[in-house]
Amino acid sequence: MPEAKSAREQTKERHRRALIEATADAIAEHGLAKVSVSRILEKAGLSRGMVNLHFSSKNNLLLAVAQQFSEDYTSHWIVAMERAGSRAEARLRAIIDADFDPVVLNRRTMAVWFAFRSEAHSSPEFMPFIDSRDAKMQRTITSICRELCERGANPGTDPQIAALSIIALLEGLWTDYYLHPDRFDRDTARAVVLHTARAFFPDSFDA
Amino acid sequence: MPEAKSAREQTKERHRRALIEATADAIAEHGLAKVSVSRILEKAGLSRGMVNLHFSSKNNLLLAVAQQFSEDYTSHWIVAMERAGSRAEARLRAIIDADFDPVVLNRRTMAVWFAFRSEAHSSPEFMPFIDSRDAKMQRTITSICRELCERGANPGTDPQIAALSIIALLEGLWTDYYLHPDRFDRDTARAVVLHTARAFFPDSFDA
DNA sequence: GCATGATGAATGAACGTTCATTCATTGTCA
DNA sequence: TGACAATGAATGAACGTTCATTCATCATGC
Repeated sequence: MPEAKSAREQTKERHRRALIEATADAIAEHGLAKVSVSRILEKAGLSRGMVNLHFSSKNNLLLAVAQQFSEDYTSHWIVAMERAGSRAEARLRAIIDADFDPVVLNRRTMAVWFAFRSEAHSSPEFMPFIDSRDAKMQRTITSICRELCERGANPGTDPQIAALSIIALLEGLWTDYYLHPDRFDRDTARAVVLHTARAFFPDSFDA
Repeated sequence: MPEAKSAREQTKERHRRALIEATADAIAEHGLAKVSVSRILEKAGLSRGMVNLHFSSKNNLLLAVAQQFSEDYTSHWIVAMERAGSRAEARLRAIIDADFDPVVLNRRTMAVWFAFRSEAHSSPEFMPFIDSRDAKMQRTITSICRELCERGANPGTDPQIAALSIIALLEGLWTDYYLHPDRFDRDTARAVVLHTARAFFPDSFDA
C-alpha cells in the first residue's frame, strides 16, 4: 500500500477532482467567458464556498483544469509512443494515432484546449499549459525524423522541415475537427498525415 | 459621386467603425472573457450609451466584429487569387501567400479569430464567421487541385486529399504563429506549404 | 440668406442583476 | 473533544442595459 488515506482525505480529493471536471463541463457547455463559480458548483453539486476552499480563487481552479488537460495529453502520447517499441516508424505512427484517439480528440477536450488557448495571451499564467505540441513533442518528432532520414538515406529531406510539417498538419486537423466535428473523419485524417510522412520518407509508411 | 453623406451620417459611421476597432483592440489586450462595455468605450473614447445606441447590445457589437474580420479575410484571399491570373499554380501560390501576409497573419487578428472560435460552440450565432477556410475556400482549392491533377497527369493524387492537406497545413501554421509569434518564420511557413504542394504535384511548384 | 422648429446622435446617471469572495456557523470524522 | 472540511447568507464591486436629457445638425418657410 502506498498511502492509507483517511475517509476525510478521500472525500476532499474527490471534491477537488469533481470541481475540475465540473469546470471542464461548464467550459464545454457555456464557453470560458460565461463560466461562473455558480455554474461550476451547480454542475459539481457542491456548495458555494467550495471553489475558494479548495483552490482559493476561481482563477486557480481554471489553472488547475488547464494543467490537468495538459498533463493528460502529454502522458497519453508518451505512453502510446513507448508502447510502440523502438522502431522510428512505429513510434511516429503511434504519436499520430494517439492524436486522433477519441480519448484526446473529442468535443469536450477540444472546447477546453481552444478556450484556454484563446485566453492565454491576455492571461500569461496559462501559457505553460496551452501548447499541446510543445517543445518536448517537437524534439521527439524531430529526432524520429532525423533517424528516418539517416536510415532511409533521403538526401533531400530536412528533418526539421519534416517535423514542422507533420506537427502543423496535426494542429490543422485538430482545428478541422474543432470547427466541424460532424463531418470529420478520423481515418481520413490519419491517412492525410501518413501521406505527408510518406512524401518525406518514401521508404517508410506504406499504405 | 456615389453618395453625398451628410456630416451627421459621416460621424455616425465613424463612431460605428471606432467601436468595432476598439472591441478588436480590447479582445487582443484583455481576451474575450474580460471584454466589457466599459473597456470598449474607454478604448474608443466614447460615452457609455454608445454601444447600445449603435448595436443595441454588446453581443451584437461582438457579432459585427466577427463579421468584419470574416469578410476582410475572405475578400483578401479572393483579391489576391484573382490578381494572380488564371493559371492554377499561380492561383494556389497566391492563396498561400495571402494566408501569411502580415495584413492577415498578425497578433491582433489572430487574437480575434481564436477568441471567437472558442466561444462559437456555446454561442452558435458566431458560427458563420469563425470558419476562415470555409466551404468557398475549400471548393476553390479543391478545383485548383483537380485542374493540376488533370494537367500534370498525376495518377496517384486525389484532389480532395491534396486540398484537405494544404488547408489543414495552413490552419496548423496559423496556430503555430498564434502560439509562438516570436519564433514563427513566414518564409519557412510558405516553404513548408509549397513543399507539400510539390509532393502532390511534382510537375509544379518548383522551389 | 437667415431664423426657427424638428431630428436624432450623444450623453451619463441610475437600475437591477450577476459576479467572485468572505466568514461565522455547522457538521463530521479521528 | 479537538481539528478541520463544508456550508450558505452576506458583501461590495462590476456588469450590461435603460432612459430622460442635451444639443449640434438638418430641413423648411419666409
